[in-house]
Amino acid sequence: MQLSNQLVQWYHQHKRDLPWRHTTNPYVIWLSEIILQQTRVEQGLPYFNRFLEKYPTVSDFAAATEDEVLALWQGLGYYSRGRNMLVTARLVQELHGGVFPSSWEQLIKLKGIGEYTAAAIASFSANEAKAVVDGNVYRVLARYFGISEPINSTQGKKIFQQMADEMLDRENPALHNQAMMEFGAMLCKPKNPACGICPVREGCYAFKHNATATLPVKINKTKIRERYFNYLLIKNDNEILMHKRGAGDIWANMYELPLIETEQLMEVHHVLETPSAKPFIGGNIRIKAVSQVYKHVLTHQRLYVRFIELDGFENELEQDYFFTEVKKLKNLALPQIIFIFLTKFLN
DNA sequence: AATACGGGGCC
DNA sequence: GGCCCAGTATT
Repeated sequence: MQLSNQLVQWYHQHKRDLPWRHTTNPYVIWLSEIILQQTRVEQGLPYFNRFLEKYPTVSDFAAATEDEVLALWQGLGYYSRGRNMLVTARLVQELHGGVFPSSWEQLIKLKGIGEYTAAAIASFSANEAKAVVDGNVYRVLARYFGISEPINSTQGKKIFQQMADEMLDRENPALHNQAMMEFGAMLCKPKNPACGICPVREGCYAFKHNATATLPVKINKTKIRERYFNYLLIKNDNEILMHKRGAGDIWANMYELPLIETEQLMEVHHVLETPSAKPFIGGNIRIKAVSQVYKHVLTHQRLYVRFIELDGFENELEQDYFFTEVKKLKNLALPQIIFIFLTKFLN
């Protein structure tokens, strides 16, 4: 029996009951697929429910503000997904009158939808014969067929996409795609795959050659940059000074405390003597408290983050700085490190 | 072709 | 500490 059929059979018996598997509404599928990009099901699930409740249709989504979407996205990471969703929702509202497209060709034109997501939405919502290739599919194919071509090389991506296309069950693309991914996520896991109970191990290269630990192959280790963030806590009664970040760096368009970034870890009073601290010092400013240094790890950056509480601020506010009531902070999309600290500090 | 972009879970 | 997760956009 073909691998595809075996996995579909396995899928029927072992699939998880996930909300987006009960619909063929392309808008709902889209919501789930964007949220699940580079994100585990367990982490994305509550976000999916919140988004669907707040924006039941793409027209509702299109009417949202970016602040609102980002605040709802808070904590999920890769925030460009949220920003791109709003762009796409508005485009669908304008171009398609609020009818979310379900063909691969229309989908691929939309912001935030790449080859994988277009194939997922098209197959799940309209049963279009497009094979999905995500991290799960790479792993299953590499192990089963013993492909050592790197999955993230240009050549490798082409090979795997081609293999996936060839083995696609063209009668049942939606089922086939779901089965491939679910199998990869639940059984053919990155670490400790459950080969002991695997229904296709007899035909599996990696099982036969004891190579599950070395397949798939991936190149390009990410380089990590270290940064030093000194955040200023400036609070008057029930208001706190906040800053809206711009584009071109992490956390684009999100909200943070006034930030002084330094080249290295230095004493607090030296931090306050740097030129970028100028807008916040002077007058009767004094240091009230200093937090520990938190290490916050991102994909390409290691942040060393410290919070400096100041007293006696009386300067003019520059562009993108504003005081906000503490009670209204929940309306602002905060990076996780800011959210965690403020939650602790303000309670 | 390489790099940027979050946060969390697992080993 | 390193790897990976229902990847995409940008350089």
